Amino acid sequence: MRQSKLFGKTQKETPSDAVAESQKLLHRAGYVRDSVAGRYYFLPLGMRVHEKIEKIIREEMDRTGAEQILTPTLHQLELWKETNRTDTAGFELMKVKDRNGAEFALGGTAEEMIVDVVRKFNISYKDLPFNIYQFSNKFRDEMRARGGLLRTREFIMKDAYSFHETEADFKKEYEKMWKAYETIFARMGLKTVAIESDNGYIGGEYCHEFIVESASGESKALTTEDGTYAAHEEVAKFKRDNKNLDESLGGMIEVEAKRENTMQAGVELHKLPLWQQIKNVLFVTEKGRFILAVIRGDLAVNELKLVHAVGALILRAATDEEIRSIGTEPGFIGPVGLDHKKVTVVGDLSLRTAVNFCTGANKQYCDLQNVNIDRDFNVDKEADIALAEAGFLSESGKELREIKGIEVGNIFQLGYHYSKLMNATFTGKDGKEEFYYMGCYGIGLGRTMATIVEMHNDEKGIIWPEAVAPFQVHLLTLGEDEKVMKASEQLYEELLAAGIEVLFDDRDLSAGIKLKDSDLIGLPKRIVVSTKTLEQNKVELKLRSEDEIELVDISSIAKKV
RNA sequence: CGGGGUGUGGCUCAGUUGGCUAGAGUGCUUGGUUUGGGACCAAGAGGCCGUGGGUUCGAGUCCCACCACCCCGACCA
Repeated sequence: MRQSKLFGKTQKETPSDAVAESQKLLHRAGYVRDSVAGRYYFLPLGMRVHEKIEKIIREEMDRTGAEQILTPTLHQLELWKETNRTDTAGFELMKVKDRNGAEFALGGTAEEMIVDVVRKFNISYKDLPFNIYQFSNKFRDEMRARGGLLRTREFIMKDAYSFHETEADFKKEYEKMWKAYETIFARMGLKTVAIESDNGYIGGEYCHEFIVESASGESKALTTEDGTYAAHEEVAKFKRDNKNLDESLGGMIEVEAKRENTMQAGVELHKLPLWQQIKNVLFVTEKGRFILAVIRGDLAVNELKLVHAVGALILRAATDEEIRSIGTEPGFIGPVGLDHKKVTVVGDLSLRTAVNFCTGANKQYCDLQNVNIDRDFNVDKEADIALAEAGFLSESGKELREIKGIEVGNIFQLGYHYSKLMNATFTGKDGKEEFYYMGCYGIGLGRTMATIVEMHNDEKGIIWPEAVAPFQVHLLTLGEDEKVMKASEQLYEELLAAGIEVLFDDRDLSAGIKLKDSDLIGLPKRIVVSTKTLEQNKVELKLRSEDEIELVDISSIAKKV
């Protein structure tokens, strides 16, 4: 490709509203341009990278035996009604109507479409398992797009869906996809960590996000130093340390407590450590049910774990009036003597790691001391509802550290969720109809591209790994000397003939501009043709990732790169 | 959706208490001088100042409404 004809230009100035490094560089170097919030144009350079990424994913997916298909962009809304996802999809569905008034959703994910096409066939257990995937535009009306390509409202995603006879068979596919993902990202120069994550309302044990550790990421995870445990903050488990279990139980007493409504006020007033207080937080479910989370004072409630523990869709904090309506007082809530008909009490496992707790007495300026579970109060459910934090110990006793990362892909267990809701069955060995056990596996291409740039750049520009670079070689000609021009043209043809992807900077511009642009665009190899070296029949070869320049005989350069 | 901010040639920005023909740099075009890390000189093209309304003799500037974009938060199968 001749750079003089390349559509899209580099730009010296950094766009003022760009935040992420990838956003600044991809814009300045002429890979993408923004349209409206969260929607991007991919220019020729950007498109070439996008295609390289797609090719790697396709190769590795095909290697696992998965097969590529394509579903329509518009999904008939009836399908989404079958799975009750018209309102609860988690992202706002965008809807359109055709000339007959038929309603469609712009696809944000394709479980319904895939199950629908599968159930059009008369499938037997002999046909199972299979995994079908596509690359297609996904529309997600995110509340807020951010970070350039890192979070957009419209993007191309590889989404794969596998169909199985049994859970055991699904597990094999899950492992296979896990390995394929590791290969895919490694080939692109990305080091990923697979973290356990939340499966939303579908539930199930198998669900992992593949994240690339980066400060600009939105996923927070906790992991052990050796990487044997890694989980999203939302689901991370940890070992609660025992405190004073050897102490004998004291008799429960009620004490006056003129204090503020905070945990810290309790610590100061009673001269007892934070962990010996009980924290009580009242929530309300979407159905108006009251849920009291009861937890050791030094821990925080993990709302998502609580949501799962009580089987709710969402929770919100209760108002002061609501707190009083269950017979207690803001700042002085306690688990002792509550009416369990009015409120469901959920206790964290940490309540068994200490004795003689101090907590509110459900009336103003009054606390209880020497409170103990089972003896003084009961909970309706005991569960892990605590938020894991850096410094805590993993269940295997290793210290947890917090990392931030960009989620580039995920693998999910869907189980029978969709096949049951959509009545999708196959014929089993005994001739009876059975539901499919399913999994799904996604990778966002634009986000992956941005992540590669986040990880591979310097102050001068992008440094593409070879596998995803738009071109392998950047050929620059310096000066207008006729001999140099001629030699460059010849070399360009020679490189093309050798099957090398080359971007030829044939523009009539100063050396400084060409060299700066070359660094910014970030192709792996740079060849410079100039009068300086041409006299000796040599050209310069430099790797973008290195500082050294090598002089190479012009006759052997095509073989060398 | 709550809070904050910004809209002026392609880009980055200036524009005074309201005042005359709206500026700079960069980029673009043309001519010339240059040619190893964003060169220099000269000439030129390019703007309903986000949109609509209002106040005023006069609005980029003041007022109202709306829209768009950005940041923080909420949200994110």
